Amino acid sequence: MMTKPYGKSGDMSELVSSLGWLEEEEDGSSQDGEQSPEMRGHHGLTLGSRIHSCTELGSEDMEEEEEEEGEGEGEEEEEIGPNGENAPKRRGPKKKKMTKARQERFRARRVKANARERSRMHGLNDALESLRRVMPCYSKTQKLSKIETLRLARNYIWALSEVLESGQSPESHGFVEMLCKGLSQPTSNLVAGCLQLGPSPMMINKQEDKCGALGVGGMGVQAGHPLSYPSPGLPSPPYGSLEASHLLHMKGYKGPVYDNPSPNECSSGTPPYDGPLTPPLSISGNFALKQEPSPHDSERNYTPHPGHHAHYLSSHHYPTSTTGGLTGGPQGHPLFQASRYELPLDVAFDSFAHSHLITSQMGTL
DNA sequence: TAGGCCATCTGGTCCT
DNA sequence: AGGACCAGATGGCCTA
Repeated sequence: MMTKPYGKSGDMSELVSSLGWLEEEEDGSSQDGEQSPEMRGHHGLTLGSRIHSCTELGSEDMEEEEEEEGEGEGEEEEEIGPNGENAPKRRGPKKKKMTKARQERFRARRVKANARERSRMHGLNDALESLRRVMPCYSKTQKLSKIETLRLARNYIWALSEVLESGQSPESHGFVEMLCKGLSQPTSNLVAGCLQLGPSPMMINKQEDKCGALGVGGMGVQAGHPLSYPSPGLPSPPYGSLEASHLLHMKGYKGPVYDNPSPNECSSGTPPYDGPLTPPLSISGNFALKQEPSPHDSERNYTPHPGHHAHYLSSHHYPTSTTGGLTGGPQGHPLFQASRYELPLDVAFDSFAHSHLITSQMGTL
């Protein structure tokens, strides 16, 4: 649990009022003036940040604000600590006066910075959402948390690499174990459920949930899923639509049913992150992989969710003319395109592009 | 109600 | 100087 050294706003009021900020900030017109609904009432946030800034940072801007506080009254007053004790006089150059213009400049700068930061975080979240969509399990209503998304992505890349390097079947239990490595129990259950491992009632619900969300009966994969094969003519960027048409080539498949180990084998409890896994990624390595090439792989009616990773592998290893763009290397991958054209943050996507690069190379062997 | 997750604000730092 | 990125702080929402 995150520590909250300053407590809630109630406690903050006393502290801050002693510093003279309360009146200024509590009037609702403080902050950006464009505060989102969620942020209304976040006095504690503002106040806490101010406290933090004042007591620890003492940047020029904050000094200016402090200075402004004293404006109109007797300058050079001794600073009063939160508990009323006298703080030592500040050394260094005399603070500049916080004129109205400076105050407004500071405010405007802060407003702009806040907006940029919001936008940046939205971009980050968008990228994360796109990443969720290419995970082996995806649900609009049961979203993976950020950290779980990243862990699962790491595991996924790792597992796929393992498949490529060792020839391990993506339908094997080991593959699922790799996917679940370090994930929380709920996420492990979700993944296992997606792969039809020991479906518990909860998993069944999840499956139904996903199907419902997608509007594709019995389909487990997401439209637009880069792991599904992009149909020729489908728009690439912007990536991430959930059009069911992206799945047409997959319809009707009765996917392989996996063995039925307990999903608990994936992980027990909610293990803390167990450190870097250093997946055995290798581009130049040995890609010997036992598989039966089939030009119809992309048309095999794989059930996307029950093992749609198998579909991904089988289809991506053998690009065909029907696969639209994949023969062109990773650049044809919608994920890659998304990272190139649309997403401001593409680290995760690069990982997938990298993974696709491997599979593309497989196709050339 | 505690804990997990999230969005947001904020100041510092680095880079262009 | 200004923007991007980062990490700390905070309150809200949700769930077990």
